[in-house]
Amino acid sequence: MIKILLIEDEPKTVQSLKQGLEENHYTVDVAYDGLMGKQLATRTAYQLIISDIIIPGMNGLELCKSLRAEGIQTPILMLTALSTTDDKLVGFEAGADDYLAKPFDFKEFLARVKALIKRSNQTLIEAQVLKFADLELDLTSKIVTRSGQKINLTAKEFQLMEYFLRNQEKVISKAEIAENIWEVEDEGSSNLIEVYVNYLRKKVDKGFPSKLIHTQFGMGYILRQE
Amino acid sequence: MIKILLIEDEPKTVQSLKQGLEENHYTVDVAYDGLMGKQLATRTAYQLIISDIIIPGMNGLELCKSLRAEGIQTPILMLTALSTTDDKLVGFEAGADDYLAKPFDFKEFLARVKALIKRSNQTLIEAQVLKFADLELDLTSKIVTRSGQKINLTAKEFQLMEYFLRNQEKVISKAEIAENIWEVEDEGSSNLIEVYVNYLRKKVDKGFPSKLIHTQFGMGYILRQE
DNA sequence: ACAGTTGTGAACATTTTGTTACAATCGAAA
DNA sequence: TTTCGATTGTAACAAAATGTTCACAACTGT
Repeated sequence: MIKILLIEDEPKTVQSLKQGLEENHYTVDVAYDGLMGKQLATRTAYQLIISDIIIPGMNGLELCKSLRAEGIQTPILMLTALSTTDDKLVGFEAGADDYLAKPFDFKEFLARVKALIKRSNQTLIEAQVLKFADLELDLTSKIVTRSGQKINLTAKEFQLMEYFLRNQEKVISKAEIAENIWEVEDEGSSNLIEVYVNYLRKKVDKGFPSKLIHTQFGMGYILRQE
Repeated sequence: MIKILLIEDEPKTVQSLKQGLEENHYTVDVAYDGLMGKQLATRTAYQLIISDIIIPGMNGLELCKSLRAEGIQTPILMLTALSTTDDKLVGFEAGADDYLAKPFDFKEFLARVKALIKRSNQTLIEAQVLKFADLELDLTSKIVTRSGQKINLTAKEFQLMEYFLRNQEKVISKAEIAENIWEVEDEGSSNLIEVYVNYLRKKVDKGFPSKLIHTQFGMGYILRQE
């Protein structure tokens, strides 16, 4: 069963989209305002969230941002009457995965819904605790341990460690780290990333018999057991 | 480095999109017809393929379908002057991930490019492994093994080995290698390529009962079992 | 104003990449 | 089959790129 959350207040739109989606064998929950939308989105595991930008209680973009901030990665399709490029850009920046301007053809809408769900099916479900070897990283309490021993990480260090954990056994380039942790494109001239990797090594690897963080010269870093 | 393949024959469009993408730190390869597009797409690992629907030699949709048929899951963004809903539907059905009608605003184009790449970064957790005989090359962890035995390659060596694997059983000329691995046209007066092939042989072939890298005198090299 | 965190720059170490010189090999012509 | 020029292979080396570490400056929230 594929569950979709539709956040929209205009009854006519709700009616036609819900019906159309259900005819295509999707299960549709409807929220009529931002607050309700957020509650549903955080409490239920949806495969897709479809949200109008203009909804009562909260702007659809705000909703989108706040869901992303909470770590919810469900694909989001934004709907709106606004159709200038700038509007769309804001949508994408807020973390939306696609953007459709009203009025639209239902068939196109359905195609985009399908495409988004197809893609997200390939992604994995979120865990609360990330593990690698004897290293554990609890995302909710932000507690990190190695062999049961507690390790104190700063916010940035935690972010970086989390990124490593999410990409274990995979070489991560500095460009990738710069983009995902520091949200910059060009990583500049400083050696910030090296410095932070160094911090992590001191806290996570130093004193332990096996090292987890390895340098792949000219490629990046990788989390791997020796 | 994020590599994008742009398949488009109209010089003006190519020029502006390529430049715009490069300004945003993407590496762009251009194919001017369907055949070239397909070759590049199958030989190189791109993060995204952008294709016009109307291109010489092959319909963009056909190309899309045939790439999917070969198991290539790279996100595809279709561009076109046709903008009826039915056209878009056909695009999605062919396996495209997004669809943009010309004329479009570059900013929106860029936003969609980013969204597709971001999404696929999360999706491609599954290991991608190139194999030839008992040689295996893991593209994500950058681990290379022969008969299960680990081989350490430097970044350039890995690139070259990857290129061999992607063109197995085909003779690869030095000009081709120079262009694809060193991104130069004339390969200069040095014998850099011979040197690197030599490095690879030492690490990959030496000590193993059968050699995989063979010289085709006057033509180039080929990956082949004896 | 302070302690902890985050970011910068510079010196230094390491590894890779590219160059060169020369040896070995190939294949065509004598 | 032998010879010879062109091509390819190898090793040593130089140059460049990349990575590590340290000291310290800037920022942040209390």
